Amino acid sequence: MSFRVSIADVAREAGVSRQTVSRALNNKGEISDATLRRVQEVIHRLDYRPSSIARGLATHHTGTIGLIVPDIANPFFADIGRGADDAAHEAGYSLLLCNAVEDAAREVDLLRTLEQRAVDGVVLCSSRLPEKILAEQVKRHDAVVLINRSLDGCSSVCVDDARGAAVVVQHLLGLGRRRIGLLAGSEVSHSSGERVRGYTEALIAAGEGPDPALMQRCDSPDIDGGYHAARALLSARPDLDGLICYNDLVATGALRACAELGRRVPDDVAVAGADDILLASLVTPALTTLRSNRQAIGVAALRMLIDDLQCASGACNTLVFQPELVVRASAP
Amino acid sequence: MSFRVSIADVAREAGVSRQTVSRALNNKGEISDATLRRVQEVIHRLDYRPSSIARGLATHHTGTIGLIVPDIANPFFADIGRGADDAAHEAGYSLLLCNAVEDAAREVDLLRTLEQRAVDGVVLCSSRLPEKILAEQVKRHDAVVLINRSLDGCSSVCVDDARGAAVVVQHLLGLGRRRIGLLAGSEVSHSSGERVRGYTEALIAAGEGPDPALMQRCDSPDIDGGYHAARALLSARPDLDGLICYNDLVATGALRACAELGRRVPDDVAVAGADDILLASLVTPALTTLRSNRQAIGVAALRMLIDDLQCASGACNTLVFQPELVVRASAP
DNA sequence: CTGTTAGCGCGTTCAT
DNA sequence: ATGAACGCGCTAACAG
Repeated sequence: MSFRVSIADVAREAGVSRQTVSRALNNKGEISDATLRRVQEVIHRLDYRPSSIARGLATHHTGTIGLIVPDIANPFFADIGRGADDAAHEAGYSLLLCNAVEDAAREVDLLRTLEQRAVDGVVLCSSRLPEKILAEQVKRHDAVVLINRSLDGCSSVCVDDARGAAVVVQHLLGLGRRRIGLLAGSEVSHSSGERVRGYTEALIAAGEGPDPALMQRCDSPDIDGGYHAARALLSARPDLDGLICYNDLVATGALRACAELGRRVPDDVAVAGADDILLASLVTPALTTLRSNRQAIGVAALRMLIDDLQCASGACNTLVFQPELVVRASAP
Repeated sequence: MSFRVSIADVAREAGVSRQTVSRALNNKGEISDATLRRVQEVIHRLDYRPSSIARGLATHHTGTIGLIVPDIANPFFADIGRGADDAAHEAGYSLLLCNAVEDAAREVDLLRTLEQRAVDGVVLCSSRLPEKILAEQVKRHDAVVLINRSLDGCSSVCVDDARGAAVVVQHLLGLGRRRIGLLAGSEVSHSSGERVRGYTEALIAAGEGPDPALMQRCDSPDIDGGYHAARALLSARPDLDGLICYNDLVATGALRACAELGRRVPDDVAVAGADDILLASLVTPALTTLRSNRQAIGVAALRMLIDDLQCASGACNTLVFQPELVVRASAP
């Protein structure tokens, strides 16, 4: 790599002081039009670009934002990452990507690393951390936005999973289903907990006391996990006529279990998924599911973070996205 | 945020000079065991972490690597990103994620931004840049590893797309198919070009002169693009008995087109995809496809970059991954 | 409006 | 084995 051109080179070439170059760089006014143009010409000619690290050391702002997700290979988080990157780029920030690999210790480690790297702020996605530790780590950063988790004194962007589950329950009730089962996700998953709550409350509100035996937890939130959980639940409860699944992969596994057990979908059992991944419209029967605009969530989180950064009011906002029911053949 | 503890605080607390703390930090020897332990104790007690930016300014190393992908929301690149992040974390590096959004100008801009941020190296995935511009930008960085593209004097990790396509052709020939069509991807896509080459050469090698009329380009590399391209090709060439698709989404679209046109798969037309995405095994019939371990590609690229960084020999390596044929019902 | 003087927090000479 | 002085490239606070 060739030698970098520094602010001193520009200053010398333009016959001004380094400070004047700095002013031209940052449009702080306090500079005459003539010199401004002259300096800009030299900057352009020398193809000078200020060093972000030097600037960072001087200003304590790095123009960098940390994004922690459980797993970027999971389409759910990849979409959020895409939205966040778009919004960051638009605002002149760069994104430091971190996979927490579903591990709490790793997550703390990443938070510390980001602190060490002096990121301006952090977007933390679906944190698995206990409240106390989370609060402690959040305090170490200038600004944090949580996605799908809430915390006192911290901004957050959430999907209304409880409401989403309730909407699905109501849809199935509207189809005349009365024995509605739930295939839940991990116990430590915030969204799974919320969906369980929405499901339960919606059943109570409808006068259908929820039956704990109608709920089954998946070992893993994927096709296999859904298949096994559905088999277990369908065998234990042959009277089941509706099944709400933690996500579309789980629902796909449930479809397979139904087929094997000779339960027709949707005639015998109406099945619903969540997330509306690509797969949802391609399996047979196509899945009724909940759609949330994940890219928009990423964009919103990043914009909110930048707002927090600029206001520095310490105020915290909460934005809630409502998932949208997508009706397909599995629960028409 | 509380005030950061700096190296000076540690030095004062430990009753030594800042330099001694620095030595303790970097294990450069030249320090007695006693003071080393004492300083380490203070570091631990004060929970001191050296500032990456200050260190970066002094050393010109940031411990940061830039990763440019066309689109992180595309599972293909998300998997590579996941692998790269794992390998980076393991080696103590952080990843600066950038989406080029399939735009050459944006890609150049990102390369410049990464330079400004003084990343130690760059992994550039499926660059769309013309050779000359690419070479120019690559020179500005200390180390660059290209994925799915090659360039003189630059390390690269590639999937052998030509060979992969050839393997599929041979498989279909082995099934007795003689009129084998190709649904190609974008003209500017390196991998699509390679697959066209492999397809053509394999047919020539088998004595089946390739027929240009058997090749159809997709407007977009997704289900819709595949559907329309397949409809056009199947209508124009009713004698087609094999169809090789740019990727699994295209193949899925082709399956739909076959169904609509009353062509049975695989009896009338054997269909093959590429990438082995989750969907491939779930559509009906399940897709014969090519699998490449994308996460491994990401890991390999990052390790290669770090090697280049440490050797600084200027030597460049090339690693080629062979895709693996996965045989399913669409071309058994 | 412009230039001068000081740091930002660390590593790297050199002395000691 | 330890410490003092300097510089990385830039911005902030002051002077003129």
